[in-house]
Amino acid sequence: MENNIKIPKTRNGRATFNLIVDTTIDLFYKKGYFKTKIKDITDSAGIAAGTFYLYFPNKLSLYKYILMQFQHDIRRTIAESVSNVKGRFEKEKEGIKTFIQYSLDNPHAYNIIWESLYIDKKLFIDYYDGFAKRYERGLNPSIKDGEMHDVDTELVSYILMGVANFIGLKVLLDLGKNNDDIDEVVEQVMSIIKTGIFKD
Amino acid sequence: MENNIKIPKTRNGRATFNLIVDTTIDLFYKKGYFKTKIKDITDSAGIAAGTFYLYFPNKLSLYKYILMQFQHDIRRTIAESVSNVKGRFEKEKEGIKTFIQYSLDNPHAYNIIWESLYIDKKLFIDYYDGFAKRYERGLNPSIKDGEMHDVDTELVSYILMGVANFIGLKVLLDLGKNNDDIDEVVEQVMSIIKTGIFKD
DNA sequence: TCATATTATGAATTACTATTCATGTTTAAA
DNA sequence: TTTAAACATGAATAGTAATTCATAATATGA
Repeated sequence: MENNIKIPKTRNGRATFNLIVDTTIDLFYKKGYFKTKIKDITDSAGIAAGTFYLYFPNKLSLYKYILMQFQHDIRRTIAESVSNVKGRFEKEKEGIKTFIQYSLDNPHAYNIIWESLYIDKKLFIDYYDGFAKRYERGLNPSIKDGEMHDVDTELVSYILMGVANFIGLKVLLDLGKNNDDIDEVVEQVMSIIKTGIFKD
Repeated sequence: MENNIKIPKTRNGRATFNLIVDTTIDLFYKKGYFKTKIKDITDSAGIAAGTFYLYFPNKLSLYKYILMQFQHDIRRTIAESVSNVKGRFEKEKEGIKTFIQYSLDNPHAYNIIWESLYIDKKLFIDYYDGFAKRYERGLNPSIKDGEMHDVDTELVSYILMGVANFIGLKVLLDLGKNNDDIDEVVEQVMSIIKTGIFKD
């Protein structure tokens, strides 16, 4: 299938391109990938149906583009936050916290990324497997140093993703309610990850 | 939209009904809800296209039926396993373990249930909110008794679902690899939930 | 064995959506 | 101010899939 995006060459073109992307993110979030029709996108963006095909050969290529944007964005966000912290282990904790915080701040992203499982399993696997491996690399030294329990790092990687997942879930369900105590939620989650649920 | 399922009245009718359901579960799991066409279902089941509409008015009603089946199944499974255990707190742990084990044993269910988020958000919310509340009821007394850290039980509920979620994810990605050490995985996960990841 | 309800068929119809393309407008550089 | 490239339009076309329905087979039980 055709997959190539046409990068616009003028200021106007770029504006239309970005309008399509932003509008689509909103629709994918609200209605999901499959229920979002090209017509919905062009109508919401206020452009003609044909204009869509000036930049994207089909819906899937646009989805992939959006997925990559999120991937870059979240990695950049984590890298930035971590760069301000001293100490390898502290960096690791900060990374986890930022990851969770990101899920909290960007339910759009969380929701759209997760749907890749139903759009193209390969996209999903690439996305999350990459993430898991990245965490594993960071966690292993912390165990060697005795800063962490001797847990299976692959499992922990997936647990962290599960936790971010649940956060996205919770934010989703809480939409409309009071969401002012975000820092508090992140703190609680970190504390649970740290010390566990049960006393021994 | 029409929503009523026609319950078959004869042995043959029931067989066809069940064939449709089982075939569909398999297809929803492999291809997802939206990519599964009615024609795919009837072809896979080896029945005529019209036969589908003898029992289900549309795909969504069938999906809802399947979702309910899973819901009942998992609740029954947990209730059963818990009934063999003495002590309220031990029961609670057994419930969590069974829940996780269930996700591990039934990636079909996990995958199909989760897709409800993209099919009809209301279905998703009802499903998981119900689960969260159920956990909360069980967890609160354990905190009062000092058997658990004083954590936000709503948060813990969602974490548990996130963890079950990640387990489903991991099983999904590992499909084809060696999955003999299932008990081992459940044990590890329980240990992490119990004592946390970091040492203090 | 007859009459009726139930189940099954699959071609035809209907509904919907993606995609194309002939035509027109805008932009920017020469 | 010309003109070629870029951008935009939306009606027309093409393709896919859901759903109906006239017809037929099968099962039940009186």
